[in-house]
Amino acid sequence: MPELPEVETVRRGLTALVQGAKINSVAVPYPKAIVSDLTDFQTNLAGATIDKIDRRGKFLLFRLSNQKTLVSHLRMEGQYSVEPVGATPHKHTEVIFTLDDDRDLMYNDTRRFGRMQLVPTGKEYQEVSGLAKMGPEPTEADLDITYLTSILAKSHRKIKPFLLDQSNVAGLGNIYTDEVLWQTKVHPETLTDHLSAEEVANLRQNIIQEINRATVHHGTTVHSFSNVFGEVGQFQNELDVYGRAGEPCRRCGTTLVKIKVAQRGTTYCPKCQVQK
DNA sequence: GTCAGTGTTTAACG
DNA sequence: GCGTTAAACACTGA
Repeated sequence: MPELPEVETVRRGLTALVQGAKINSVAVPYPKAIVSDLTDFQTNLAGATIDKIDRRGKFLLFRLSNQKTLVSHLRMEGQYSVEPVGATPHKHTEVIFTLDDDRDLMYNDTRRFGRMQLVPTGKEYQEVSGLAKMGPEPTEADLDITYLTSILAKSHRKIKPFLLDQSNVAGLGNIYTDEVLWQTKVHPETLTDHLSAEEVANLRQNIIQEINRATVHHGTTVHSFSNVFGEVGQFQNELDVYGRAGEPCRRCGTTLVKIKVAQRGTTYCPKCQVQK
């Protein structure tokens, strides 16, 4: 379900619905979803209040009143929803947080890839490997042009897997990477050290703008994504390449082509995006 | 029945 | 260490 704009959309919904709520108890129908010690997880969450919900890259960070942070990654299809207390769990409900105010916060995950863990607040960047290595957020303030130029130049790999690697830039996934490369007119298999200074500058701008636009549209729904309110995103209507293989390029009319790059389906325009 | 899939991690190999 | 490829995770839907 989620790349950064979708996770941010979920974060905002969760903030509106459960910030300030107190957790009474936690049931875990699918224990594999919990990476940290299960007993510790349940014991420490009981009685804690959700003070705030942060996001870093594609991770959600529930800040709790007891100096602990619940780190949650939705992977492909994780979803949160809020139901009246005692609501019948879904077939793929993995964790149920019963709140003090007669509501249940449910975590559902059809594909069962999502994971969560409880860590001491402040230690999340050491204890969660994905967070420890996380690159800068794709924002004007954090994604420094000098940094981006430097890591692109010293890397010797294809631009697509480079952008999917969260340690380089946080938050991009398969959809937005294809979109951004099309906008920048760069072939997905172009080697990172072959990009011109102008292309790097454009790439940076397009990354920042695309993530922003998608967030404003509440994310992209292509398979199952919905926010905490059960609403789908709107950005799927704005996509130029993802899911459009066989259709004409919106810039030049050439038929878009789909290939595999680093094991991921990749759609691009063979005329606009020529490999150098 | 087969295959692809919004993500990440790990192993094997050059 | 760097990079690539394949596989694994688990399940749904085309």
